[in-house]
Amino acid sequence: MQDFHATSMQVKDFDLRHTFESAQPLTFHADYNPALNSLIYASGKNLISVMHVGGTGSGKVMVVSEDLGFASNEVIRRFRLNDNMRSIYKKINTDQFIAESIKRYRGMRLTLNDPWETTVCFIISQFNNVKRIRSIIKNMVARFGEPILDGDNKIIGRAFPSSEILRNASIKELMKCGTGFRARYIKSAAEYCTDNLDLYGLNQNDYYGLKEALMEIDGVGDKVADCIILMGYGNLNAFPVDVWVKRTIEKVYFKGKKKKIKEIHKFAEDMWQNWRGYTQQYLFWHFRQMKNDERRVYEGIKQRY
DNA sequence: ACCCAGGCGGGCG
DNA sequence: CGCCCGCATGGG
Repeated sequence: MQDFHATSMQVKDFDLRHTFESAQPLTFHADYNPALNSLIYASGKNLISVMHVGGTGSGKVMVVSEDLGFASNEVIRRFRLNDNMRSIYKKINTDQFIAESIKRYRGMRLTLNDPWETTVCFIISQFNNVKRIRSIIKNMVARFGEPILDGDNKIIGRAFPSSEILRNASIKELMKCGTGFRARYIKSAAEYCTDNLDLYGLNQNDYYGLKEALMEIDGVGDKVADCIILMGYGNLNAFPVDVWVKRTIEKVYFKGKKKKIKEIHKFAEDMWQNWRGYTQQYLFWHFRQMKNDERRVYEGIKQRY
């Protein structure tokens, strides 16, 4: 056994379940226990357990880890617990559709993840589905991740594999994880991010700078770059436009009329300014969770502004 | 069996 | 540029 410690903190407007289920990088390989509403994940070489008790509006987050000083800061950072959701909801709640999403998924947070990990996760996400993304990422962690040991040298978890590790993996080994045609992107990105680009040296506040730099990575285009900027750097100016967000915007705000990606970016910027990253998460998840007949109700909704 | 999944790069007009 | 196509793989 390792020497674990526990602490707890009061949190407002937080819901671990919605956050976990809403398909973000952290949640692709963490172990979530719905009965306990708790999550175990690796942050570098540290294993952290988070449990959410009490309600969404006002509850408690319990943290268990070997290094509590590190872990409690990590949890606050990772789940963006310092975000004032009351104020963010006020900014992004421009209409009935978003109001409904906030009502259903109140407490769902954006997560802030390691930039490299986020890059790999979203390269894998392309032309793929969430279930398979989870399984591929888990396979990669199991096969390539550095083991985390307890006091008896027993493996109790694995870190997400670094770019150095993955650049030395063969395409064949990567394919065995189920990566498919994305294996060469991962390999190439691992080489590039080890030799030519320091992901940890980029300015998280410079949206356009980040986008330009990230799109130099093989396998990273407009949408994946925005995901990395949003969930790997925490820059809320990013508004990733995937097929779901595109459908949502077209259906809800343009009566189903087709719009170009550029037009959607412009629309999002005008509507939700520098909070649009949060809007994207609430639009995406609400629309994804709805059934088709329910989606029809939201065509051409009234906007407040 | 067939279809689709949080896109991207390359090739063509 | 803008548009179109193929792409590994497994679950519904």
